[in-house]
Amino acid sequence: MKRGLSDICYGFFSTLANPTRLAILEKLRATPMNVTDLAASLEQEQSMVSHNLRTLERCNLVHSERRGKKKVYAVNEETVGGIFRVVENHAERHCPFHGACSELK
Amino acid sequence: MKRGLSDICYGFFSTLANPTRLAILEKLRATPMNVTDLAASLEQEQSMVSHNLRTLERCNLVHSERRGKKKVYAVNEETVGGIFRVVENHAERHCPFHGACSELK
DNA sequence: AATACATATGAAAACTTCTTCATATGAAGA
DNA sequence: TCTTCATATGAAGAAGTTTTCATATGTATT
Repeated sequence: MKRGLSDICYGFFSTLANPTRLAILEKLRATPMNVTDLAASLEQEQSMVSHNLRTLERCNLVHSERRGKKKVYAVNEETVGGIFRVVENHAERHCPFHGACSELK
Repeated sequence: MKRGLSDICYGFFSTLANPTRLAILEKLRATPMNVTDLAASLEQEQSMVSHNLRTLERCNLVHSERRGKKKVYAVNEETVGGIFRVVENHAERHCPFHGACSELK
């Protein structure tokens, strides 16, 4: 069963199309962290952050390493940085008022 | 009201996180087309394709030009190509079986 | 092996987004 | 201006995703 690039992209973009997960990526880009600290830092439930980290990890947008009791998550900077760079550049050119994509008609 | 990159990205990725819209981008990348032809080519309803084109256009991922009765849509290749390139590269490295992002645990 | 800290999971409710249907609007030629 | 081809739109049901709650599992220290 052959899959086009579109199919491959779908899971990838779905993973990124969520405010919580984007906030997680933003935090982790600055500092790798474990779930509990991340949850505190985002003021969200531990359980919710855990669910969303799983989604991100499944897609290899983050990876984790156990350190004793804690499990430290870090971003895959090559992909995440690369994609954010494209979006940033696009926004500069096309979304002067920031957020044009989500604006109502 | 300041918005982080995350906020800006959200609308953008939401727009891309849809199989119909990804299929539209794939078709339009190959050949610019009007709604009716696109709908026929995708075997989808004209109305549905139109709705989805609006979403893509709002985000400047495609743009349109009227030619008589028809309105021809084309992709913003700089952004779309750029982002697909990052995903393609990511998939090669991290999703050997294509579609790992969407796989169940 | 008991306790405390840390993380993960399943299932259902709450919420969002998509698709469809019916119809309206637009453009051009007779 | 009537007709035909082309495109857009609103609203509501259908489908999908996220969050929450309660609890289970994992890890290390005593």
